[in-house]
Amino acid sequence: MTQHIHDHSKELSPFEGGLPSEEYLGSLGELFKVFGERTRIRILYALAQSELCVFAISQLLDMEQSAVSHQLKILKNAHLVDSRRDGKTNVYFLADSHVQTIIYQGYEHIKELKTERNGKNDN
Amino acid sequence: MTQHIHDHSKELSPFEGGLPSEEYLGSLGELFKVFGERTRIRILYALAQSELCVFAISQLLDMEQSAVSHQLKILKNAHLVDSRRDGKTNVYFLADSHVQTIIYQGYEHIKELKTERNGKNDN
DNA sequence: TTATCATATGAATGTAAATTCATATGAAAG
DNA sequence: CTTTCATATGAATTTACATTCATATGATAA
Repeated sequence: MTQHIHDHSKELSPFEGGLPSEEYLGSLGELFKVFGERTRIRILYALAQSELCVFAISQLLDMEQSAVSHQLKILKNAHLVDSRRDGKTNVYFLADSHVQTIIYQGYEHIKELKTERNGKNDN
Repeated sequence: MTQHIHDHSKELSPFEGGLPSEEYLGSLGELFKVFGERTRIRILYALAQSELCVFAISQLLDMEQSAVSHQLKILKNAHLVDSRRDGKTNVYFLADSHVQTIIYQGYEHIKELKTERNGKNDN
């Protein structure tokens, strides 16, 4: 077992009561987890363009209807999408504008990272 | 196999060339995936308060040093944190201000969702 | 240069979660 | 009511990925 002689008391002092907001960190992690999956983010991006029924989504993503339905359920539980009946089909759409905002923020982050990295070495 | 008589041509027409920006969606998904994990977001939150060495982080999160190192590597590859030598220790810190911005955006989203849901039924 | 401290890392393991498969459900048309 | 279409869902399977374990590496101190 590695021993640590180095004094960490000063480094750790701001956190003496443990990490703050564990519950908040949990919710935040859950939210980003929903975004952080290829299939789901493709669905969200598609729905950002236009509301779509399940079959249309599965065509668009070239995926099985079942897999899409499962992911739509996760998105719906996270209140990122909602749905309504339209005749025989269920039409899905983004639940609110936060989704676009967050996607846009992420996009800006990536763009800036790329810009900043121009001319730098990448380790 | 289910047949689909319903006409989807109008629904799908905005996407005739497939989903746009597949590469961009990939980067975006990668970014959110890094955020969407409990250990990593706790590390980011800790580093948002103060730069820390690996041992301090593992103490703070009550996790093995090895597990923390593995996650730090992922965070570093995503350019969310960076590190420098300080004597015997490696000190980690947030790579730039985007990290705080994104965490803050996520927090706002969660807060508003909770507010909006007050008095509504949750399915 | 040898020993020790702090961290990193490859491989094995464990765990969570996405996809598939088979089938259930529910609305609508006949 | 029966059939068909569109979607949903439970269970099995597969895949991805976090953690652990054992050990390597690299810097510093003696």
